[in-house]
Order: sequence, then C-alpha cells, then structure tokens
Amino acid sequence: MAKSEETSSSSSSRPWESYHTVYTNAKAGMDGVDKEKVQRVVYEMSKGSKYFENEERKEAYMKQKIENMRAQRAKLKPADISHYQRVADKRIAELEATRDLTRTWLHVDMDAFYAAVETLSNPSLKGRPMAVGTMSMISTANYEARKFGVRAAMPGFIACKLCPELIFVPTDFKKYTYYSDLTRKVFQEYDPNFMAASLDEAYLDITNVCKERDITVAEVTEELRQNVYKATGLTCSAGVAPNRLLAKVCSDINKPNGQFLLPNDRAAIMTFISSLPIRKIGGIGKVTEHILKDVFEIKTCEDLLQKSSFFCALFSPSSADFFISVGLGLGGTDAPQVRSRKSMSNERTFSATKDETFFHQKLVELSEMLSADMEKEGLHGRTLTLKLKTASFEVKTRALTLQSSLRSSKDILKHASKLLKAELPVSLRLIGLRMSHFNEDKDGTLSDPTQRTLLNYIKPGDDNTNLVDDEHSDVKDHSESHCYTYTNPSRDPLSELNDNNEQVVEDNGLEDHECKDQLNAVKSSEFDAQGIETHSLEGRNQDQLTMIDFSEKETGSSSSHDKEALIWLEDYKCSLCGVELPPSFLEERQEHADFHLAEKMQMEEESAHAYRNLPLKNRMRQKEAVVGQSKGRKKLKQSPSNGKHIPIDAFFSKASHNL
DNA sequence: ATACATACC
DNA sequence: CACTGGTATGTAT
Repeated sequence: MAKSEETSSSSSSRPWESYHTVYTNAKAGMDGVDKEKVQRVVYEMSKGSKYFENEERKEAYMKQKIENMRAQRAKLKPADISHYQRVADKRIAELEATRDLTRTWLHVDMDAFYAAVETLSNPSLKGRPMAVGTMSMISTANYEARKFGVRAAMPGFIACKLCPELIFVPTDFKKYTYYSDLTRKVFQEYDPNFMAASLDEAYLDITNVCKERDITVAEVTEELRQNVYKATGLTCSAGVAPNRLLAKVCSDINKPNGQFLLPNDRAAIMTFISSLPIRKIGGIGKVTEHILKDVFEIKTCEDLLQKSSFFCALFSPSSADFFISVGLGLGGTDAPQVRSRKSMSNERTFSATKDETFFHQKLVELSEMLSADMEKEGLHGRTLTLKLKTASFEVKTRALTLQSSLRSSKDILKHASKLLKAELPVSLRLIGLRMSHFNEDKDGTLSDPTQRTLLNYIKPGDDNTNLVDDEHSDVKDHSESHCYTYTNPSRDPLSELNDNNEQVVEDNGLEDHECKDQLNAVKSSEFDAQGIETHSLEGRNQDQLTMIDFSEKETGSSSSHDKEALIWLEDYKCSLCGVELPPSFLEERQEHADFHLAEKMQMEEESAHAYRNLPLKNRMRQKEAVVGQSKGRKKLKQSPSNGKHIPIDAFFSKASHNL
C-alpha cells in the first residue's frame, strides 16, 4: 500500500500533468491559451475511459522504451563514445557535402482550411468559435475556437467543455476539394511540377520563377498568397527556404496569413536551426521528442548535432542520418518524382460490439468500397491486411499475402472473413481493410492471370513502372511522405485528384449508393446460387454465412475434422476450435455453432472448385515471381546510396523515429 | 512476411 | 452521450 504512494511531483497533486496528449503542443493560434486549464479539462474528460486506459498502456510502453535506451546509453564507455564521435564527425562531413543551396522551395499552407471554407459558404460563422467535425472528432478549428484550446484531432465533446459556445460544422470534402483545386491552379503558375502534400498544403520550387521574372523571393511569395486569396477568398501562409524540410518549418512561423523567408545561406540556416525545438521538424512527433529529451537531453536541433555520437552508437544508420541531417538543416531539394501508391485502405469505427453478424456486414461494406476504389485506379493487390480495434482500443492487424493479386469484393471478403474468423470471439470498435503489394493493371484487363503473366513475360513494363517509382520513392524526406505531383489539371479538375490521397468523397453522393445497391444485389444472388440453406440455421440471415471463408487452404487443413460435430468440452470449450464460451452465453454459443456448421458446408461445397483452379494459378504465379523479382529491385534501390553520388534526400528515406 | 508503432493532415 | 480516417514508413521478429 505504502509503496503505491506516488512520489513523483505531478502525479499525486496534479494528475493531469502526466497525461500526455498531442493537444498541448504549441500550434499557431494557441498563444494566449491557458494550457494548464486545457490540460486539466482534457484529463478530466478522459480519465477512467477505455481510451484513457489504452493511452496509459501506450505510455507505459514508451517509458519502457526510454528505459531500455537509457540502459544502452549507460553501457557506453568513454572509449566507445570517442569512437562514435569520430564516426559521427565523418558522417556530418559527408552529409554537409551534399548540401544544395541552389534551389528555393516554398511551402504553402492554407490557414485553418476546412474551417475557412465553411466560413466562406456560411459567413454567419465569421468571428465565432467553430470546429469542423463531430462530437467524436474535430478535423479543424478556426482561430476563434483555438483561443479556447480547441484544435484538430481533439474529440468534440472535450472541445465543448473547453468552449461551450463552439459551433460544429460537419465535414464536406467535396467543398474542400473544390477549393483545393482552385489553390492548385494558382500554384501551377509558379511551379507546374509542384507537390501537393494534402488538400491544403503544397511544395513549390520557385527557383525558376524568381529568375525568369527577375523579382525577389519575397515578392513572389506575397504575390502567390495574394493570388490564392483572389482565387478563393482564403488566406494562406508560406515558408521559403533552400529545402522542403525547412520551408515547412518556416510556413508555420508567421501563420496565419503570413510568410517567413529563410535565405539560402548556410550561416543563416545554422542560426535558424540552432534554437529550433526538434518537435517543429516534420517526422519528429510526440514520442521521438520525448525519447530524445528524456534519454539524451535533446531539445533543439543544435542539440541534435552535438549529440550525434549517440545516434551513431545507438540508432540505425538511417535514423542517425536523419537526425544529423536535421541538425545540419538539410532537407529535400530534388525535383518531385511521380510516386506510385503503396497501399489503399478503409476503416470504420462503430460502438463496440461482439456481434459477428454486424462484423460481417462491415466486412461486406469495406470489401465493396475497397474493391471499387482499387478498380478506379486499375489496381490489383496481393496482400490484404485486416485491422481491428478492440473495445479496449488496442489495435491489431492480421495480414495475408496471396499467390496472385486480387481486386474483386468477393475475393477480398472471403480472405478478410478468414482473417477475422481467427480472432473471434472479440469485442470490436473498428474494422478496417488494407490492400498492398500492387501489380498495376493499366489496360483495365481483368485479374486473369494468363494475361498478366503473358504481358509480363513479353514486355515487363508492367512492373517496370513500379521499379522506377520504387527507386525514387525512397528518395524523399519525411515531411513529404504523402506528396504527389500534381499532374495536368486543365481538363477535368477532379480526375487527377486520384493522385492525391485525400481525394475521398469525390463522387460519394448519388453514385455511391447506387453502386452499393448493385453490389448487394449481386452478392445476394451469388449466395442463392451457392445453394446455402439458410433455413437450417434457425433464422440466421445469409450474411452470417459469408463469415465463412472460401479458402482452399482451410479446406485442406481442416478437412480432417469436417465431419465432427461441435461439442462443448467440459461444458465450455468448443471441440472444433477451442474457443471458450460458458454455458450461460446462449446467444454466443448458438452463433458459434452456426459458424462451424456453415463453415463445414462451405468447405464441402468448395472442394470441387478448388482442385481445378489451384494448379493453374500456381503455375502462373511462378512466372510472375520470376519476372517481378522484387529482390533485384531492392538491390537497385540501395546501390545509389552506396555509390559516389548520394542524393541528399536519400538520407531522409529510412530515417527512423521509432526508437 | 507479419505485427506493431509512429507520424502527418 | 464517450477519442476519426487514409497513407507511408520504420523496427522487431
């Protein structure tokens, strides 16, 4: 008892101080905020919740990591330190040699973008504290609301407590996309190859405009911001620097409606960097900040350079390079590359439940959405990842990599169901699906493996695209991990938003519903055709049946006991899968039994199909593997960084922040 | 290859 | 009244 007494200063008397959220970070518009009050309210509103408990769990994990790191640091002997100091000094010199001060990069950042757009369409919101989002989550808050400590990523019900007058406006991506496009038309006049980082942010290389028009950087920046305002009625902030990493930092300095220019001058950069808190750097978040501060007493970018020996001693080379680069004020200066998408996903949150029928319905919806999204981009994927968030907020992922790539909602559903089944029973609050390992399919040709393989065999251009992209995709710094080059917007302003992650609800309106209904219709007829006897399941709906996966593997592996009937061993354990369900859980037991029954029927029904298809698929796959050769690709990727000419951005590519 | 974590908007 | 959604990437196993 006595030992549980808290001795740490804050925990006992002011418990809210130890609840670390992301809301306390100094953000634009948060100057006159009573941070202690915000912290207290956030704590009071969260305390005791499942969410809070999970945050505590995560906090404990982080503390553990810090302790491990501390121990490692303590193990270093003076001789080690001096050794690693030499290693670090060498690396510093090498990185310094890559410094490129010839480009002028501008980072534009719209001010409170979503909120500003909503105010445009409803001027009565002007001057009143407002947030875009829901009671559950806020996307953006306007500056009036920020005065109360309300900010993005804060749940609405907490924001309400901080600011009772707060007005909530639901998000409307269609609107934001429209205005985003207007801004991009302006950006294009300054840099046709500008990089869109999100709906409201972009990087522009203005080196050429400044030269061609023979005007100062400050003038170009003012003019650009003015033109954005003329085009949209929205204000933005801009930062200019010799690289993107610094430009982003600069755009935050005089926000809102301001700009900050950092000259292309090494001394100026070093001065600027020296007092800069590391948390301002894109890629250094809450956790990394905490670790660097608690383990190495690093707070500013200057500290980063001074403690560089520790990075070389205790971090991966790529992490060390990233931290040292930041300490030197280096960042991406290269021309933007067209990057191919790596993954596509969707997820939904709902009130926590154990209802497997409900889970299945979600999987159906997610599969259909994902399939449709993939089709829009002509993609087929090989790896499917199921994401689950339990009622206690723990996130789990379960992945499956297939022999051949897929896209159809039916295939996705069948594999997703299999993955989910293995986790049951479980109480969930979120389900998500992600597809990755894409093989592009430009012609819109179907997933017919014959065609794919033949194409690849004759003309390996299909994968070639990815190969080139992959090589360059490593050559990006962290703050730009989501940047896409904005390709010609002249015709259909919405079409190329496919290049952008945030194109989300583009055509969500009518079409979407139509689509879903159609898919549902198709789905039901499929089930009918499969001849599943719903009546044998005591009124369970058909959807429940589709929880059962269609996999060949399962058929083979579990065939040994597919004749067995379910018995509750020792009156609580399922004889088929070992799941434990007490006798009092009548509903659950019935559902569970249905599950196995349907599974059995499914397997029997399927075994006939599986045998015909398998050998063929396997053959195709082998060829693909040979042609695709992802291993050769990896080697190619690495060689440039080992060679004589090292592109500066390479040092940001793998930088780690998980310590 | 998989699982988990971190980060960004 | 009860803590998002989409993408990328790094680390560990």
